[in-house]
Amino acid sequence: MKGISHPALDDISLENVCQALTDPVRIEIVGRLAKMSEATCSVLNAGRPKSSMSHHYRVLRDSGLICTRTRGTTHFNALRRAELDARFPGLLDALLKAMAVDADGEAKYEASPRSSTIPI
Amino acid sequence: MKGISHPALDDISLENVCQALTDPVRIEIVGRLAKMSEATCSVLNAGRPKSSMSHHYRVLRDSGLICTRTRGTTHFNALRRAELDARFPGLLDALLKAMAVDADGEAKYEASPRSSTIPI
DNA sequence: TCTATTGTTCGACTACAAGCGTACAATGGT
DNA sequence: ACCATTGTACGCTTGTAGTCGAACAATAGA
Repeated sequence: MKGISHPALDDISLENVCQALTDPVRIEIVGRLAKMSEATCSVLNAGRPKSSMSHHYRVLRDSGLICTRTRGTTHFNALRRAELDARFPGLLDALLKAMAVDADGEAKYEASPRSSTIPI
Repeated sequence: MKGISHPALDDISLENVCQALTDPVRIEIVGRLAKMSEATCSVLNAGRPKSSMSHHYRVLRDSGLICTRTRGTTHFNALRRAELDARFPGLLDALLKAMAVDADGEAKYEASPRSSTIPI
């Protein structure tokens, strides 16, 4: 594990933040981090290939959305809440709320076995 | 000019909204619409090729960020403020504020002749 | 109806991003 | 020192997005 670098506050751009949230996998990571405050990569990987996930962490780091603390060989990821809020006030909160809304909408189609469990 | 369709509220996804704001040209369009409430394509084109811009309007429309009213052969574009706020409360405002912040940051390097006009 | 204007659609090219296997690096434990 | 674990870096393939010229569609006006 070589250089894990994070952009400075002023180098965080809206364009990059949006770019980072373009992918459902990364949206999921951010959404989960919002509830866990800190999590290792392996916890978030959910069985997906390491190299793919490592790519997503990098995109999220480069965008300024998350920071990674290294402890031994394991990496702890967390949202850069306070910093992001300093740079773009209110944005992260609005994004997190939007993620919750969006997840609700999709849940209607995936879960909710009601229609099949109540035949007559 | 054929079918100009807009997604329903529930079909607007955070992923698509972010995707739409991935491009600086589209960020600029949204930022300008925030101040103008309505504008024709030709006004926003700023001399760029029509076909390229038409593509950007389509992405913005499909994402749910803007709607297009057709009047004769000219198209009037506007932000879907109220609807977006109903779907993702606070998100659009936060995004618009973020655009302003981001634009400021870049302006420091492009405009602002102060450092060169106040030598001593 | 003929023409100018306003945008969209199509097609081709280019650039970038995702996915993933493999190799590598860094650390902890024995 | 050796090995297992954790994650990154590299290289490749594939898919998708941006760019733009050229052709087309729709409308207003003469």
